[in-house]
Amino acid sequence: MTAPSVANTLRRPRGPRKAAVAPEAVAAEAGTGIDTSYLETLLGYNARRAALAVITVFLRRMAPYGLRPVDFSVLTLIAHNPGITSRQVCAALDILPPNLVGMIKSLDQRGLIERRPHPTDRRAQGLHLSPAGKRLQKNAQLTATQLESDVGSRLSDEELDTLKSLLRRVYRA
Amino acid sequence: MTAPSVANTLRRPRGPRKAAVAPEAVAAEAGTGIDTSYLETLLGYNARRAALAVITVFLRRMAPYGLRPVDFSVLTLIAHNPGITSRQVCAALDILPPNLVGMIKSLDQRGLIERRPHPTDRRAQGLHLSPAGKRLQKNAQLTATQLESDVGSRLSDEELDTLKSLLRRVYRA
DNA sequence: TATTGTTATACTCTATAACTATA
DNA sequence: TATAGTTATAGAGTATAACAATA
Repeated sequence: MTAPSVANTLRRPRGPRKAAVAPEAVAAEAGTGIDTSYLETLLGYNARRAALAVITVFLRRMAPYGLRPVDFSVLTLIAHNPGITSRQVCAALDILPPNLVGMIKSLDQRGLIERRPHPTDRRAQGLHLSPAGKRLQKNAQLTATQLESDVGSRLSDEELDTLKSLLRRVYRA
Repeated sequence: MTAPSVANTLRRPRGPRKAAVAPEAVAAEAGTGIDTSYLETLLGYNARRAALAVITVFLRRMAPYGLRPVDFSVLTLIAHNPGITSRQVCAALDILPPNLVGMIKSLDQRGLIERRPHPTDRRAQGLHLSPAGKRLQKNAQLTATQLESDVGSRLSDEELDTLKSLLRRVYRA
């Protein structure tokens, strides 16, 4: 009874892949003998593969902080928007409120965030980073920024900017 | 006891987003008052957003065919590699064998594919499209190809090629 | 009447172990 | 001993409904 999820249609690539081809090219795959060339002409396929490649590195690098990508996003959003409410976090990160509850609770129990009464709305809570949370988020953000140059190691800074710019033009409504 | 999944860290965007910024730019978000500018400087964030934007359109366009992205990928792989085995499909699409079983069974029950004895290995099965499967896959592939120009409507053909080329350089090992 | 945070819950996707039959 | 396909099942992620407190 539920609309098909989009999220889980993106999975981590594991197998080897073959060389780049022009969009209309039809070529046989070398390593495994399986022809995947058509899929490689699709923007969605390439964007998904690239996103998962970056996220795989992200996962590994963030493991020492005990942060999943979504945790890093929540912490970063709170860091840059002190006093933000759960509802606003949900809207910004496209998380459903029931699914954020556990994450907030976990971050709270780890002593990384504090929930304070909202100044004007007694239903809501203002989210803030604790001193420990600030330190962790700062280091994690440094790691995330550093990750940029590592992931796009074959890309120049200019190419990386071009790539991100083109990507934004794809997803911007 | 399981390595953290990567797939579900990618979710469908729902809320509005703000204007593009240079990688180091720090700007306040306009619409909701929430600053998400830092996240927008990350390649992973932009790639994820773009991938999900494309997949969202993909889902809608493929709904008439009753195909999820993974179903389309499986059908397309079989179309371009008649006689491919389940194991090879798993390797090419990064699907775990137990999770492919249900998909293959479903496509078989829908009369879209046929499982024939493998010519040299009696453990394996060769996967083939039925006539109905060929028709469906052909139409679905046309839709997928058409989707390219629609999604990248603001991008020229050259920009689209550049984008896909840069993406491949990111995820290629 | 609408919204915030929350609980409960169901569905989907992803992952591991283990079995069978063949190689 | 290893591999192809399969079953069963556990875990993570994602979704909806509904509630109390407050706007």
